[in-house]
Formats: sequence, structure tokens, C-alpha cells
Amino acid sequence: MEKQRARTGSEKEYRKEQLKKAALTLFAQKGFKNTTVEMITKKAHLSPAAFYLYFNNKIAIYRALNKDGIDILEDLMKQALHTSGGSSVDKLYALARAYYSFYREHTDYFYITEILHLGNDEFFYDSTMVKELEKRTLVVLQIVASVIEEGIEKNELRKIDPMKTAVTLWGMIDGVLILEVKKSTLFTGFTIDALIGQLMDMVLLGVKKK
Amino acid sequence: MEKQRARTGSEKEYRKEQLKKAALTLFAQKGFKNTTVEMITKKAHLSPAAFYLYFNNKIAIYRALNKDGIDILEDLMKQALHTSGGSSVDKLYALARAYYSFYREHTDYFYITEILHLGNDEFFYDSTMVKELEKRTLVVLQIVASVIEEGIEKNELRKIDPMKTAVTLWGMIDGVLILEVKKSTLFTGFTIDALIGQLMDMVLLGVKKK
Amino acid sequence: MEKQRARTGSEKEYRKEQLKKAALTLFAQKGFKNTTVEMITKKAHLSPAAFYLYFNNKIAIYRALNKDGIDILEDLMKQALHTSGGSSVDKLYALARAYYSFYREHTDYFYITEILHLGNDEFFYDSTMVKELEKRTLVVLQIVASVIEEGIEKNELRKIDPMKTAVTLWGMIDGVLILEVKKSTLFTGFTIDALIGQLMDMVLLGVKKK
Amino acid sequence: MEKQRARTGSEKEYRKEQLKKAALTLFAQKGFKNTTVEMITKKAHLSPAAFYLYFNNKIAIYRALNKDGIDILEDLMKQALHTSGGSSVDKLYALARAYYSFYREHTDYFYITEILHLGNDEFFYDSTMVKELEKRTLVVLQIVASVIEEGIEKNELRKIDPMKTAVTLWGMIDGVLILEVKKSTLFTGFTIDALIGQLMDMVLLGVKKK
DNA sequence: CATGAATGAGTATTCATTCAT
DNA sequence: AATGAATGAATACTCATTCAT
Repeated sequence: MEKQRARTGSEKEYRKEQLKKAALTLFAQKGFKNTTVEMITKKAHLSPAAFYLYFNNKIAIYRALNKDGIDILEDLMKQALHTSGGSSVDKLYALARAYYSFYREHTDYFYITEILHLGNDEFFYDSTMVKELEKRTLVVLQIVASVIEEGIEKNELRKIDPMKTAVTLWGMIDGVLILEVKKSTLFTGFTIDALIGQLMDMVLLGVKKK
Repeated sequence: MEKQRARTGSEKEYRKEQLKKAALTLFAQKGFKNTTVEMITKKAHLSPAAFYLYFNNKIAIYRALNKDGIDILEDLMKQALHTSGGSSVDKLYALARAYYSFYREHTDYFYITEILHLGNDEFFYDSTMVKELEKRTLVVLQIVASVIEEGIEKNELRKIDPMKTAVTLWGMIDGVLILEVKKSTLFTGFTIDALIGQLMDMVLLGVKKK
Repeated sequence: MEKQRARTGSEKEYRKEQLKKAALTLFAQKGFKNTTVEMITKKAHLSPAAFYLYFNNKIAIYRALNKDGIDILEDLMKQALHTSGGSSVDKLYALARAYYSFYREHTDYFYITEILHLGNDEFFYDSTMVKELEKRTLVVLQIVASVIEEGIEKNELRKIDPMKTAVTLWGMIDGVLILEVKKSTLFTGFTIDALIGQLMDMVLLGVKKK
Repeated sequence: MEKQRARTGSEKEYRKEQLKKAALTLFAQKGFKNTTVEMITKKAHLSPAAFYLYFNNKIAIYRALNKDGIDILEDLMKQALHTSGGSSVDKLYALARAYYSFYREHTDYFYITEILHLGNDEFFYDSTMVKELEKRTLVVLQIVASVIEEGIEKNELRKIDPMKTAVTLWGMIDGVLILEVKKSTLFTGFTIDALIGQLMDMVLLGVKKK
């Protein structure tokens, strides 16, 4: 193998990105434990040893990806808010669509931020990292909550606890998306689109007849 | 260490249960890959070699637990249906509560049946097992769907696709429960009870003002 | 499994025979290391633990079989001598045929006495056993040697060292038979019969033209 | 223990040789199953894990040694042919001596190529390897057969099937050599030299008086 | 006598991580 | 900075053998 050398700072940054890109795909495909450092470096055309020039250990790259994922999500949510129509319901739709497109267009990141740590125990032992992620998540949730709050004020929405609703919505949507990740959409015969549509319909109108 | 011996058939069954109990806890705590056969047997006061008297391999015990989990869930759901009030909404509540108590009282089973396979590869390579689990899941979903169908007929619920709604509900509730598993309920400051309550409220009445 | 009980002495002997029979087949089929005690006992419809009522350990059964093999061979050789025609060449033929039929009719014993210990190191550490086997082998070789001696006296054979010739013959025939065991007869396209025929022809007449 | 590092390519090749050398001795001494990867690496002053930098698995090193063995044999046979006297009998002698010196000077290789797979299962599961070895063996046999053919044409040898004779000879000599491997030469009181001499005498002249 | 149950000691193989160059 | 080489610590699984009943 040719010796690769990252002379300039940006070249170094580039290598780091390559490694993250490789790890992102592999983690999403095979899980954390089933992805070896060697696999990651091979995909990034580097030697296994080089990995440790860029990351302290295997968990570090996972953490970095996790952060990136939340960055992307936050961006998407903020953008959605700016470009959406005026009514609160419109805005809620826009935010839901943003989250959904986080799932669709950045599936690997969705996988890593929302799913990968489930069924593992070693990821969140670094409490500063946890704190950091929680703060970031709250920012995103706050965006949703404020839309709900606004909707209530404008009398478009029922009187509900905005943050509680935001959190619940988050969980609900995640759950439905995870159905597809678990391949449960396949055997039930519904597309993820149909299920998300159904979710929005239910959430907005309820199932009960008035 | 004293040598333990399971003399009677029922004692043998007991040991098997001990192993499953140990594995259940460990899998839920640390994940599949992070749980070693040694850990399981140590917890069950047996030698690693003894494990293989009771299960063919590590994955076999996981499969057994998975099946047990679904058994429990199915029971709970059927019971809920029989003991609930007459209206469809009551029945839906009862089913939701049943699922919720599956989560509460059998958290480790919930963990294993709903979460553990996420972020891993190896579980679903046995396609007969997958088929079996899918069938079992459909049975549970069908219970929910039929209640919805009945509700529509009785004019208690809006005209919605019963199975699609059931699947969506499943995902939604799972998602909210997973929030707690991910410890996300903690930092948002809501109890899981509150979130599930919020979910039921939203699902029944919708958020939109009429 | 039903509990088997060997009450009478002969029943005990029967069980021992069953075990040897099972081991014989398995050793010949799979080799010593690849045959487990469990396989042997399963084939003999006994529990693994019962094995140790009849043999001290796994090697012991191999040793017993080895002895049995030589018994059979010795018998065959002695019989051959008694039933053969009068000339020394006839007798030599008869003895060769006897050895050959040891291979054909008792292939598993041939395998065990002549081949199995090759490529292993643990069999002959019991020096009394080795001595015993050597003595038995010498008896067989002596049978051949005395026929050769007689042939020389009767002027039917060239003047050759009888015992040296007997030993050489033994090795030569073994070697050709082993060719078939190694499946080398297959790819060369010759049957073992043809090769043994060729061997006898060469040995009697030589290849050199006179 | 000092950490050993193979820096240059040739040093790496050297380490591989060390491993093969260690494995060669051990396989010949103890057999395949009784030789552990740890034994091999210890003898080569490496860690067990390092083994897998050089060979994919335990069987791979056996296969490599097998190939090496046939290389050596083929070389010896070809050389013998080139340096021997003109008569076919001389050539046959030279070839026999070559095979004999393969046994004497490369006993461990002889052991591995001719004996080790006897009494085992697992070696021949790789059919491409088997085919390859058979082809190589046929090449060697063809060398012998062509000398015999020439001898018949030159009227130095009786009319015999050249290839059949070659195969038979191969088996015969192997058999006698194996006698020594089995230590059977010791108790019979003959040296392997004497037996091989006897074999050649018998094969050339026959035992029958004319 | 027979066995079900149990295990200690192995055994090939993997992998995150280190380090001399 | 980059890497080839090396390894310690795991880890699932096997098997001859033991022993209480």
C-alpha cells in the first residue's frame, strides 16, 4: 500500500472526514461491535494504526458522528421553520417533514443518533458527552415546543403542554421510523410514508369521533 | 465452588430458567455482544461448559427469550381485552395499558423483543425464526386492529384503516417507551407515565382545535 | 434414554464388545482425535460415563482394538499356511492373499493396526503395550520367514535373507494397500487388485530381463 | 519477552519461514491435531495472534508445507534423472535413491506429504488443493514410468505396464520407509538401508529361482 | 451397574490498540 | 505523519473425564 501523508492541516481534516464517512456507513450497516477499526481504515485507504492519529479510540469516532448527526438535524429543523407557511399546523408539518427527511436523506446518521446505542452499554459512559448531547437535543425539542406554544396562543391548537407534546411527538415519530429500520413495515405491508401519514393524521385530528 | 447438580427433570428445567433469567438481565443491561457466555453462567452459578448442556449456542438463548417475551405480551394483550370495559375507546386504552405494563413489568423482555436486535446483524439470519416472530407479532397487531374496526362500526372512531392504525400505534408507543430506555425522559423532565398519557390524549383527540 | 444394565458377566462382555465395535468403525472413519467418547457410547447405546466402566480412558479402547486386530491377522496367516498348496511360492501367495484379505475383509482393523497411529504421538507411550505388539508382529513375520526359508532349502527361491525378505514384503504390501487408503489408487486409475497383482509379479520374477 | 519486529520484506519472509519450520517439526512429531497454533508460534518466538499475520488459519500452514514437500521431491527426482548413468536400471536405482534421500534428508516433509493425512479427515476437504497435489504426484510418477518405458524399449526390462509399475513401486518403497517411521525396523533388527536394498534386489531380480 | 449432570483445561481465532521505524 | 508488525486479552465452543445418585 502507498504511504499516505497528510501534510497540510486541511489534508489532515480530509483524512478525518474520510474516516468518519467510512465509519458512518459501516456502523449503520453492521453495528458498532461488528465494525472493526480495520474495516474503517481500509475503507478510508489508511492503515489501522493511522486511525489513532485521528481518534483516541473506536468510541471516539462514534461520538464524533453522533455530534455531526445532531448538527445536521438541528440545521434541518431550523431551516424547516424558516421556509414553512404561517400557520402552526403548517409549521408542525414542516418540522415533522424535516425530521422525516433527516431519516430519509441521512439515514445513517439517524441510525447512529437514534438507534445504535440501543442494545449496547458502553457509549454513554462519558458523562460530559451525554450532557452535551442532551443540551443539543433540548434545543431541537424547544423549536418544536415553541411552534406548539404559538399554535395554542393563536388558538389553532388545543391547550396542551408544549414541551411534553414535543417530546411525545419526537418519540412517536422515532418509533414509527424505527419500525422500518426493524423491517417491521415489510411484513405488515405498509410503506413508511403511509405510516407517517397516518401518524400525522391521528396526531392532528385524533381517532375519536366528535 | 460447590458442584451443583440438577438431579430431577424439574431441577434441570429450573437451571434452564436460571440461565434464561441471567441472560435476560445481562442482554438487557449490556447488549448481546457485550454479554459473554461466561457472564451468563457465572450469574447462574454454573460453569461456561454447562451452558451448552442447556442451549446449543449463545444465540439460542436469545431466541428462547425472544419467544418467551412474545408469549408474555400476547397473554397480556388478550387478558386486557377480556377484562376491559365495553367501548372501543376503553378497549384501546386497555390494550395500550397492557403494552405499557409489558414494558413496565417485563422491561427486560421489552428490551429484548423490541430493541436488542437494533444495531446488530446476526439475529435475523435464521429466517424460520423471523417468520415465526412476524406471525406472532401480526397476531398481536390483529387484536388491536379488530378493536379499532369494531370502534368504527360502532361509530365511536373515525373512519381509519384499522391495521394501518394499529401498526402506527405500535410504533408510536414503542417510540415513546424507547425514549425512557434511552434515558431521554430524564433530561426532558417528564415521566414516562406523563408521556404515554400525552400520547393517548393526542391520539384520541388530536392536537388540532375544531 | 432407557437405563441399560449388564447384570451377568457375559452381558458385561457384550457391552464391551459393542463399545469396541463402535470405536472400531469410528476410528477408521474419522481418526482418533476426531472420534469423541460420546460418539462411541452413542453408537453403543450407552452413556458417555458408562464408557469408563469398561475402559480406563480413550486410548485404552484403541489399544484393545489394536490387539484384536493382530489376533485376527495372526489367525488368517496361520490358516492360510495350513490350507495352501505345497510349493513355497504357493505358500507365499497364500500368505500374501491372507494379508490382503485382512485388508479387504477387516479394513477397519487394518486401518487401526497399520495406519491410525501414524500422524499421532500419544499411542505408544505405554511401552509394555509396544513390546507386546512387537512380539505379536514378530510371530507373524516369522511365519512368512519360515516359508521363505523352506523355499530356499527346496531350491524354489533364490538365496535371500528370509526374515529380511519377510519384513520387506510386509512393508511393500502395506505400502501398496495404503495407496488405496490414501485414495491414490483413484487418480492413478489402477485398482488395488491390479497393483497387488503387479507387486506379486515383480517380487516373484523381478523386473529385469534375464 | 522482547517484542520482535520484522521490518523489511525479507524479514517478513524469514518469519514466515520460521513458522513453517516450527510447524514442520511439530506436525511431524505430534501430528496435526496435537500441534497447537500456540506451540508453533512459541517455537517461532511469536505470539499466537501473529500467526494469523502470516497464515489464514492452521490448515493453511499445513497446505503450504505440503506444497513445499512436493517441490523438494520433484526437484530431487529430476536431478537424479539428469545425473544418473545411462542404463534404465541405473536410472531406476537413481530414482529410488532420490526418493530415499527425500525420506532421509527431509524426513519431516516425507512425513507430512506421505503420512500425516492418514488417520485424519479434514485435510482433503479443499478439493482444489487435492487436485493440485494429485497433478504434482502424477508428474513425479510419470518420471519413473518413462524410465521404465525406456528400459522396456531398450530391452533391459521385462514387458510390464510402466505406469502401473511406477505406482506399485511408489507404494512399495513408501511402505518400507513407513516401517521405519513406525519404528518397526528397530525390533526386527534391520536398518532401513538394508530393507531398501532388499527391496531393490527383489524388485529387479525377483525372488523366484529361474 | 448406569447415567445425567457438570466442569477444567483447552483451542482456534479475533481485534483494539501500541510502537519502532 | 504513516504504517507494518506485533500482541494481550478475549471469547465461543469442545471434550475427556468425574461423580453423586
